[in-house]
Amino acid sequence: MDKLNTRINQNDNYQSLTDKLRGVGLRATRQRLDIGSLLFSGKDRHVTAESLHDEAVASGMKISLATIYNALNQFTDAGLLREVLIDPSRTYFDTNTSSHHHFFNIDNGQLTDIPNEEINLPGLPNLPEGQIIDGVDILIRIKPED
Amino acid sequence: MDKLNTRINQNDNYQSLTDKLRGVGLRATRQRLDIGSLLFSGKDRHVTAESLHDEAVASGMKISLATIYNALNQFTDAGLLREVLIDPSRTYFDTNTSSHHHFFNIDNGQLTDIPNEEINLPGLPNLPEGQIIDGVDILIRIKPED
DNA sequence: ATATTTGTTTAGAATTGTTCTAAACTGTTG
DNA sequence: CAACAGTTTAGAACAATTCTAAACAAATAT
Repeated sequence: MDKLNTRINQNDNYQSLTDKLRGVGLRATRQRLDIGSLLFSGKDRHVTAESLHDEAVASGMKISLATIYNALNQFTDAGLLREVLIDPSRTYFDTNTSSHHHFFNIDNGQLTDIPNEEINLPGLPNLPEGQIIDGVDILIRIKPED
Repeated sequence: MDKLNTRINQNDNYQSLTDKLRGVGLRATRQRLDIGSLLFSGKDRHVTAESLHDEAVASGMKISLATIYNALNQFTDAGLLREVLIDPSRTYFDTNTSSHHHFFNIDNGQLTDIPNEEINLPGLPNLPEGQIIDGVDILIRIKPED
């Protein structure tokens, strides 16, 4: 019962988060810590600005949508998040920044990771002259059978 | 010198295009034929609504942006085009509807096809229970070396 | 051919996702 | 604890796309 820490969120060991943010040159503001507590609580997550904002508000956090956008972009620039291409009309962010790919369920919009050892491109194609790979995105669109 | 056909566009053998449109249940209107002449002139193409509209206007075609959007969506629904995921802020359409993948040059925005035999996923990952594949998108982001 | 029907085009308004602005606020540093 | 620099915010602005409903054109029936 830490009386300085009455936030709804129980994951209030914000120290490591503070370090994480400082480590990438960002101030550990309340809003970034709150967002960080939702994003970096252990399990990998896929969010949009809107979905994260809804979740934050539902958890009783006071934070504007603009701040969510700012934070998601800053976290991405800092390498704490990765942008995932799913849908041209929305930007998805993934807390798993390691090289991996996705299933996208076109029926319900669910996005899930493909365990990295379950997929690989054995022979990469010949690249255009003078070009190198920046990254590879594989999205497998799935749907319910029948 | 066909006096019924004084359009700037020289590619005026619109008969096969007419058939193509009728074949998918769309009326062969002037606008759709004009757009079609730009898209289906032989070589594979990647366009956005905006880029195609600019091109149409530059070719002297009279057509609104809304019509371009309508046509691209209808052509896609009809299987004449394919949507490609490149950039969360823009929708790209590809005239190559066969199974293939892409290089995206993050330096200049250029999108090119990867010849299909140059890439393949040997072992597809295990799908979630009860799900089947709808499609696979592979995007290899490239950039100039050094 | 002509009229009728139904699908299409269009300008402009509306919507949606995202970024910008500038004023108020808050970490951080000295 | 003052001062500075970075951050947050509401709301405006923006960009891509879709919607609306009126004018129009292709197909069909007459």
